[in-house]
This record gives sequence, C-alpha cells and structure tokens, in this order.
Amino acid sequence: MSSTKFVLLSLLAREPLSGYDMKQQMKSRVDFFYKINNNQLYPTLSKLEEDGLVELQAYERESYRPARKVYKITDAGIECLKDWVKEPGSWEEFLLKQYSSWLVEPEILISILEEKKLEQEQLLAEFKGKTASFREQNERLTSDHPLFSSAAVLEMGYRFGRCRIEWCDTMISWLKKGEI
Amino acid sequence: MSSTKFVLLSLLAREPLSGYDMKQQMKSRVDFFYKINNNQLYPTLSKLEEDGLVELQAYERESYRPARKVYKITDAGIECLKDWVKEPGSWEEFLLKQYSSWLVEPEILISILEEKKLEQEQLLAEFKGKTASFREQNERLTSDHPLFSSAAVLEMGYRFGRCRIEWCDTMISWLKKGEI
DNA sequence: TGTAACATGTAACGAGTTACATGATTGA
DNA sequence: TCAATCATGTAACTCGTTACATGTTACA
Repeated sequence: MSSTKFVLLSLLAREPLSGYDMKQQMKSRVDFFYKINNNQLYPTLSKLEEDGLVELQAYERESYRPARKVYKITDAGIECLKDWVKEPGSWEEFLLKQYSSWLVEPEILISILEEKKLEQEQLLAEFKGKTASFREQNERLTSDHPLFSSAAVLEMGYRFGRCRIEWCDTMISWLKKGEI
Repeated sequence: MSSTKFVLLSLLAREPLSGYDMKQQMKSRVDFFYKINNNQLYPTLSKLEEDGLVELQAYERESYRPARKVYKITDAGIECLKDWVKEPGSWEEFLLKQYSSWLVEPEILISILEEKKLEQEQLLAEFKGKTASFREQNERLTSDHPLFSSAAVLEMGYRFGRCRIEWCDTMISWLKKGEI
C-alpha cells in the first residue's frame, strides 16, 4: 500500500540502477522529492524481485566491497507502475505519480489532470467561503488574535489551491501540444 | 519530537476542549490541516497532563456515556507552544506553527518569515538552473519522454516555491500593518 | 591520520493507521 | 430496527527514522 515500492519502480523505469544509485539520485535530483533509508530500500528491492517486478541485471563484485547489484525493471513492473499512475490518490501521491506520467497515454493523463483540477476548484470554493465569513464576523483582526493566524493559514491554502490549478492547466496545454 | 503534542496545544491555546472536540475540529476546520486518530490523541493528552502543559478543567459525566474530559492549556503549555513556533523546521511544520503565530511577537515573526523567504529563494534558484539545463540539452521533449515528466514535476516545484515566497511577502505586509 | 566514498544490509525504536470495544440516545 | 452520534480508550500492525555493522580505497 505504501508508495515506496512504486518510487523504486519509477526510478528503474528510466534506467537500470543499484540500490545505492537510487539513494544517490534521491539526494541530488531536484526534480524528484523523496527520501528513503537503507532499512526500507533493500528489503523493498528484494520484495520487488520476489514479485517479478524487477530482476537482477548485473552483479558486479570487487573483492574489497559488497557486490554491486544492478536491477532492471521487468515488463510486469512497467505494467504495475502504469496502473499505479492511473490510480486516484492524494495530491502528494499524485505528484509522485507525475514523475512516471511519460508511461501513460496523453488522453488518459489529460482526463486525470482535469479531474484533479476540478477537485482543487471545489476546495478553493470552500476556502473562499471560509475567508468571507471571517471578514464578515471580524472587521479588524489584530496580529495577536487567533483568527489572524487562521486567516494566514487559510490564505496559504487558497494560494496553494490556485497554484495547483494553474499547474494543471499548464500540463494540459503541454500534453495537447504533445511536446515542450 | 513529533508535532502531535504541539498540534493539541495549538488547539487548546484557543479554547478549552475535550479530545473528542479536537477530533471534530480537525475534521471540519478548513483552516487547519491535520489528521489524528484516537490511538495518538488520548495517550498524548495524558502525557501532556503529566508534563503539566495542560490540565483538566471539567469532568462532565453522564451515566450512560464515558465522562467528557475538558482540558485547558496551562501557562507552561503556552510557553512550550511559543518556543516551538519560533523553532526552525520544514515547510510543512512551519505552516502548522503559523496557526499559533498569534502568540508570538510580530517582530520575531517577521524575521522568521524573512528567513523562510530566503530559504525558498535559494531553492528556486536551484530549480531555475535545473530547468535551464533541461532546455539546453533537449530542444524538444515529447510527452512519452522521461524528461517530459521531470520537467512537469520541476515546474510544480518552481511554482510552489514562488507561491510560498509571495505568501511570505503578504504575511510580512499584514504584520507591518498590525492587522487585516 | 582521519574521514569520505563505495555498497550492502540489520536492529531497535518511534510514529501513524485501521480496527475494535463499550453503551445509551436520537432520528430515519 | 438500523445506523449515527457521543466519548473514551486499547490492540495489532505497518511505515519510517536513526543508528549501527562490514571493510577497502582514495584523498586531504
């Protein structure tokens, strides 16, 4: 149920890698936001291999250090990853899935994005209502008033929502063009 | 170390509540983003009471249902919460802290916000560099190319960063005015 | 001489999730 | 009659974090 195994599949879908490589990528890559630790990494990799979603491509051993095990994603792995990308989920998970969106047909992606957009628009409407009721009930909120902080957090929620909607629009336009 | 206890203190800083009340608020409030389950709620409340950060204000018992325990934050609790709000942390934690920003002196808040803003600006510069190097290396990215997805995720990171910076600016202007 | 990089892995712990248990009352 | 609401709490489990263990080579 956790995203960890899909994160590993997401990386392996692009190129064969060892566990160590994956950790390095997660450290350095600015375009991929995820942190993993050894305790999750290696057992999860073993489980993926058991399930036939990845396979050992190379086993580079040098005498003085542990063998470097390079894994490769299988066809079943690609299918599994594709299915996951199409599944609904929270915004955070959705963003993670976008990293593997290149595997999915553009038409399907567009419909997913349009649904996400709708979801955010509904949330935005709720925020708007809340903010309005704040302003009505309290004409002036000084910075030591609890509702000042509530308004601040609400403002952030509102801005984030708008930001997400705009991003969805940009993505849809990119996909309709077919390239960037 | 976890935020859970501070979340409970954040709610109690505004008004005395029972554990059940807190859960209800987290469900319904649009201005507060946090989910808690009974297994964390009740033991954490007990621990807060042990530590003298909250105290029992009322113990409303009706024969046919469990006693309703209404808690009240103590002076020590307020101090503890205030200290937490001033501490540095991740953006997510920072947002949580903003819900109790009304407890903190505006000058201190402004300096915290300015630091957060700087942090985001540095991140944004990194994103900008990455995006530029993408564009240079690949003139055209079709939607089935892995780097198309990388660019999509990067674009989101960039937009979020800008959104955060703009929000910081808005907050600073609110605080300098002293009210909204 | 010490520490960072390489490369795998385990152990112990803390945090979080789902599900369950109680039990009268209110409303569909 | 069935489910939901009120209100507390426990049990079992998964997930994630920090720290440790191995052992050579390269570099400051």
